[in-house]
Amino acid sequence: MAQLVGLPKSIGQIYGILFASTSPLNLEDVATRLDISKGSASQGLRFLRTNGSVSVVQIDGSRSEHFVPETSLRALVGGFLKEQIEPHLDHGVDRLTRLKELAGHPEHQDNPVLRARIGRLESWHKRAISLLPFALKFLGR
Amino acid sequence: MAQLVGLPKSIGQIYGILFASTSPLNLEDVATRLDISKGSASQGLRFLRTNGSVSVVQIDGSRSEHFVPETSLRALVGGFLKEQIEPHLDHGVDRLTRLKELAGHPEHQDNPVLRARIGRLESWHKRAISLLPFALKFLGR
DNA sequence: TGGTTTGTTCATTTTTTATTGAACTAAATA
DNA sequence: TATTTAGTTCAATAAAAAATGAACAAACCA
Repeated sequence: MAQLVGLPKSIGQIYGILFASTSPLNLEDVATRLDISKGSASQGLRFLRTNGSVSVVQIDGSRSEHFVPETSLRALVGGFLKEQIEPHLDHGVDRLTRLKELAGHPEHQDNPVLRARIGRLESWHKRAISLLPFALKFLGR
Repeated sequence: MAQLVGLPKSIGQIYGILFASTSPLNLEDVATRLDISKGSASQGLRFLRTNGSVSVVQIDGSRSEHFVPETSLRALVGGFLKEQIEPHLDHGVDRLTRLKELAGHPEHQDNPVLRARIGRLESWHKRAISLLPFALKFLGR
């Protein structure tokens, strides 16, 4: 699943080892079991934490942070949508505006193909914007 | 958009140059305008062609193949879903079956966490399977 | 037939990306 | 306060991925 959306393999492995573990693991557990460096584990876990794919839990009597995987689609896919898709959509508003200005200039002669293509971009953009909240809703609470 | 789903930059560039062109381009046009090798253009165009993101058109009086971008979401997203997602979902059936067998073996002691996690996998899988045709439908004809 | 155009293939090279590990900070413990 | 433990950072390195370009094939043409 991770590689599908262009994430490094180690990210998928870290999530996987947490998912397959019956108890929360700390950074060192993860590094040891996957045979990767602490640095790599630290970076990977931070990524997973900051997009809500794993959470930190407190284990009594232990000083280290322990991690558990989020298993709701909402947390997993929602985080991805919010972080990776939403910014693009927001930015897209300005870019479309600018594009329409450019296409309106005389040297482009109101070319019908360009006009249609920009219309396409707008249609994609609108659909994505309107679909996002619906998708989040569908993913459940 | 390409990089979002883990595709190489050049794939996005090729689609982009076709999208921004008012007339169909051939392989050499693409290579020249993007300043990439013919080999790279050939590979990129093949990829885009085989997943239905660009089509070939005949230009009268020219021997070379000319390309135009597909601009329907159906062609673009649908191709991605069919090629990248569907095979995973199909394969998932067998993997889930095998996983359940393994978890049932005595040495795993019917561990409730493992049981719940596998249940999660099944739930994701079912949702994805049932969502796919709906998504394709939504994308329009 | 031989030459030209168009496009492909794939071993090599280049570029990009991810991983490592040593140096570091901060907090807890003794 | 000194020492251990936990975790981070980031420059250097290793690994993976993509691009190149020369050699090739196939179709067309003269």
